[in-house]
Amino acid sequence: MVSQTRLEYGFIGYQVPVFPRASRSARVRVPIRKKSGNNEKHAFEILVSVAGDFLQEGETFVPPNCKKDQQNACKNRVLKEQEDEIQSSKCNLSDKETYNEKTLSGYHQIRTVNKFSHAPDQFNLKPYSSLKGFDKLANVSGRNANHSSELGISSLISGEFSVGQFEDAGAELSIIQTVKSETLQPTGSLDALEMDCKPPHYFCSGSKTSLFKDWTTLGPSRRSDTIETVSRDDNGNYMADQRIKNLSSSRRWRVSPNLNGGASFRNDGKRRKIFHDGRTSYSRQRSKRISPLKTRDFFNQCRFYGSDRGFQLDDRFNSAADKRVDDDNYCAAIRVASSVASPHPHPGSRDCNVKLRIKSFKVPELLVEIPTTATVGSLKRSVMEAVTTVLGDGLHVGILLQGKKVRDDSKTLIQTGISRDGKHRNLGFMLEPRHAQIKLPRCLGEQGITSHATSFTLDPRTSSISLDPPVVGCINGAQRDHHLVPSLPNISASTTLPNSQSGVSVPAISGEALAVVPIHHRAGRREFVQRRIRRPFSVSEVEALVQAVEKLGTGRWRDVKLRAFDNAKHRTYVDLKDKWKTLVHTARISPQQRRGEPVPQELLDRVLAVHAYRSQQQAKQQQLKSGV
DNA sequence: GTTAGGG
DNA sequence: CCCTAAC
Repeated sequence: MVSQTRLEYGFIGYQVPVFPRASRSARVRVPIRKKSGNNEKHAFEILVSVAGDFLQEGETFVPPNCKKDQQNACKNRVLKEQEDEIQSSKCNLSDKETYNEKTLSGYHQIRTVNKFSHAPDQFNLKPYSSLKGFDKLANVSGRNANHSSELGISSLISGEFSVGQFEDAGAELSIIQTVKSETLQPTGSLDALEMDCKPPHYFCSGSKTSLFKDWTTLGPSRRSDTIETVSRDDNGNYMADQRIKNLSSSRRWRVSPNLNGGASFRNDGKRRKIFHDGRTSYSRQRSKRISPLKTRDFFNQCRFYGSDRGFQLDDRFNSAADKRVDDDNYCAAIRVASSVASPHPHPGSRDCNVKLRIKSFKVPELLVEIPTTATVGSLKRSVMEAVTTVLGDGLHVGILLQGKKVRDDSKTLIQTGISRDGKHRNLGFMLEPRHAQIKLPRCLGEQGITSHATSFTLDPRTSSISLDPPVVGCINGAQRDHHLVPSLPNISASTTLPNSQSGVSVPAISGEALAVVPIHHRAGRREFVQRRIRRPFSVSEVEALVQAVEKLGTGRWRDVKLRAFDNAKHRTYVDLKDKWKTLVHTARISPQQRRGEPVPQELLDRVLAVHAYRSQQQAKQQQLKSGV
């Protein structure tokens, strides 16, 4: 076995020039093999390389504790690569200044050209050695320290970049954004939800050239009240600072190892597992290789994963930007329209730059349907569940140009038409579920904007929440109600034994309009399947189940499914079996111990009766077998 | 693919 | 609701 040494470097919390509220942080972990004598050097080079990718114009990375010769070696290498890049680059360097003025003060400096109207400071990225988690990341951010600690969920989702699998030259490097988190716990009522991921880089693979493709950072929860995006087309370099509109703010979620946060955030081992291991869950992002530049040796195979997501969601319907309430169905929708103001040319910017101001993001449509008898708390939990489900797959930003989605990420802004002055009123941004590429039916795709929207519905009877793939059909409360279980005939409370041939119609649960869990992940890319959304059985469903079991008995769950739940796609026969199990348990415990929507005692009595009968039959069978 | 049962 | 042995 080759012993492994893990060198860890990091740089955290440096301020971004131009956008005072933004902060970035990153962690670089460089596992190397001890056998190589050049380990330190290699690790160092990697670090510098990665740091270079983090840097932006006017920023300098001062490496930690490096020896002179290492510095020089690395510096020479960097210089040479930069020269090579310049020479081999065919990326239309109209802005030659950027390269010409590049100096290497300190150690590694990227683009010292100051193209901003006010001179940015030089920011040294300081290394840190103790990588004890995101607390550190969250706290150290210079002037942002105060609001960083405020960020609540932001800390939770704070990203971590690590470099792994380095095996000498030629080995593959990858940066994977992981999510470090404990579990969620609401510190109070959920009025605002915000998320923040760390550096949203689309790295240039292996190149020293910073290719910030996109960069999204949420501002402090209370202070930001607009979304701002400033983008620069910098000969292929593009960076953006986005602050999400703070639709409302009050209490927010925070990280907590303890859990009491309601049904959807129970201390469930699976859930924890998902949250704990970012690599295995939703934080895994697809890699994006956008560098047109030539790269060399081990940098060649660098693969960088990373992206950012951030959004804020307001569950106070009344204050949402666009509110719609359907009185009949108690259905409310949160919708945030997207709009982009006309560009304001940056004073010091060149013609090729475009500055965008995003007033708001369009978020995936959230359709909530809940009975008036439901508690506010359950509504909040449901919304949280829905949001969590969306986030479980991550979000990415969609671009809409004149109502049409811009899908080709490789196009430049000019090619796309974004850079043209005065055309930005038709530019829209939206947050999309990353994996749940759900297409809405025509009827919901108004203005062509919601073509990728996601709607969540709450079962009006159960308050369960679900993600509706719109392929299923146009979903709205009014329509859905037609799918409700037909009212049951009034069966006497007396025990109806399974073999009784009552001529009553069998209630069937129709659920095709109800949700289907978002399992529309990219084929083969999903390492860990999302746990299905919990959907408590409604009384109607319980009734249907009981009646079917009365008819068919236990042990024929497939038939029960076919008989009573054939149209409820989200109820498997295993679900029905499990529900029966819990029903039996529920019927046995005292009403005080029962939770959830109360099941009428009449139904529970029938459950017990059927169960007793079946148990009796089973016992007789056993006796016969053992007796003979 | 179903069933049964533990987690 | 998940997992999986057993069929």
